[in-house]
Amino acid sequence: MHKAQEALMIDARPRLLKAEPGTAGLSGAQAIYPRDKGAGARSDEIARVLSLLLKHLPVRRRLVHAGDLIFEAGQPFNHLYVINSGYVKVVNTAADGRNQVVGLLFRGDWLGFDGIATGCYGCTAQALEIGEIWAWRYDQLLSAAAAEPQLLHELHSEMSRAITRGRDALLSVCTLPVAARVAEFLRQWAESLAARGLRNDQIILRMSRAEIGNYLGMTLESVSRALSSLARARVICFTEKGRRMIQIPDLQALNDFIQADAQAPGAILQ
Amino acid sequence: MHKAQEALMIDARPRLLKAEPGTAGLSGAQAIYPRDKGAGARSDEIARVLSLLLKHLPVRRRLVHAGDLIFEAGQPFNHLYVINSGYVKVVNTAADGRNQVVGLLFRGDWLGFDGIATGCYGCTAQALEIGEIWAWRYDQLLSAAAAEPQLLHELHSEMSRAITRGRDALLSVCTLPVAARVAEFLRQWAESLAARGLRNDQIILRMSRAEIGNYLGMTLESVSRALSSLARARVICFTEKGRRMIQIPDLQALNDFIQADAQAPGAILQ
DNA sequence: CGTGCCGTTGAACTTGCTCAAATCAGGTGG
DNA sequence: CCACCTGATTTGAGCAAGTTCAACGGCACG
Repeated sequence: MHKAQEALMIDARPRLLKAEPGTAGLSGAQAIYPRDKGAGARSDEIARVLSLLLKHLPVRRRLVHAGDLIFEAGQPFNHLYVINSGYVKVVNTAADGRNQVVGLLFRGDWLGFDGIATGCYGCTAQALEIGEIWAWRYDQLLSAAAAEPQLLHELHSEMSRAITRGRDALLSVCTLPVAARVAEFLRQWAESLAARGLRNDQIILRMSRAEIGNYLGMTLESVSRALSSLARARVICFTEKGRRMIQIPDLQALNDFIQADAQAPGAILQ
Repeated sequence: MHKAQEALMIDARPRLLKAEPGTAGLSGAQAIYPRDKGAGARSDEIARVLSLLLKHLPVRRRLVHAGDLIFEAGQPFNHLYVINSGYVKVVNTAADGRNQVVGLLFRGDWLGFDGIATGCYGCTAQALEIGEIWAWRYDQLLSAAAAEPQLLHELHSEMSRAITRGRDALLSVCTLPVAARVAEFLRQWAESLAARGLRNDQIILRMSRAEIGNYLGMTLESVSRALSSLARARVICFTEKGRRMIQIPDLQALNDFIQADAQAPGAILQ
């Protein structure tokens, strides 16, 4: 099972979208959505942290296109990065060449923590969409954080979140059947969009089925079949244009699907 | 596949072993081994970090027995913990009750980072062996770290390592067949022992097959079959007493086994 | 108007799971 | 000290989920 799946390097020509520094960008959705109860809380927090950083430290901004590498495994670690717009995949590689997408990150998420302990990045970070990445020198960040407790706490919170995300990914991969895992993947993506104040009833996957499959520990065929099956169950819809835009008419239905599919085996709890 | 597997709570009566604060303890091996080239480097580093912490902050020590919980998911976060001796599993639980062992930690490893962002621990940490856990208040740690850059950097290094460990676990689960995953699990354990200056040619698993299977995303039967198959291939040996003590006569043979088993599918790289 | 890549779908196959039975280790109580 | 009970482990047989292999259609690009 779960045979190694290729995470092909992307170099698709991106549609031409201008990234607006300081705005939410276009990560997987076209427009900003009116905030519902609390959906914008995280969005506000992200904006607050970014301006806190800008207030204390010089930033290096970089515009990236789909396929651009932000850093590669093995490069010396000097900077931490924060996604201002666009989104990014993180790929982990074993000594023998097996590789695995281990993270999918959006606006406000940090990159590069894995380099702190060893002095070299342990993974490769690649943009999946046009966007803007902000970079800070780790040593400068440390100095500023030592003087500004709020900044230090934010830094730690982000590392904490990174740990939690990794653990949740492992939980999904190990305990859910393929269809539920694909559904869970869509749910998490939609949740990420909502948390950032973006519309979350549709998602533009700028990843191939192979990349999604690699991330979820299954083959591209399984991803395709799972998506077809979700569409057949009317839990998602494909738009007339292409099979990479997915509409989620009812998020609760998606949740119900996950629950139902996860129950299938006799999950003896406790 | 990879159906949810039960991580039963242990309450086995531990053998009576006195944990000696400041020594390496007995995690999975009986005696300290003469250090080979660099094997003790991490061990020295752990000792250095622990004394750095002791120098700057009041510690709360707690003796734990097999089965004791160090903290539970949902409890308010106030402390970070460091394992001084013994070892510990970390269990993540989904809203619907699926649970998953997401980490196995040894002397010098930290616990509780996942609570920083949310203010509550996200996982449950349970001792698997008698040992001693040291605790520091997070707020005190922050204050001390702000004044002592070395301490701050060590804290960040440990969080960084936690992130890397999680990613490596995901890589294993997603890209290796069951037998290789069990072998990789043993290899990592042996490596952890060696890094701490302990003998690493034998391992005492104080986890049931079910717990190991849960950690590795497979059933207990698969763990048992994989271990039998490793023993048949003479890559490991069971000692006359019980099937929880495993000897690894040749670590390289274990590595070769993993490589060979991982190659089985046509792993198209790049 | 090819060529190449991506996605979908079907059919055969394989791995690992489920279910079941037998063995073994350890602890308990007589 | 021994019989017994309980839970862990092993092993086998059958099955099912998901993979592999293969064919086909669509779309973008040159």
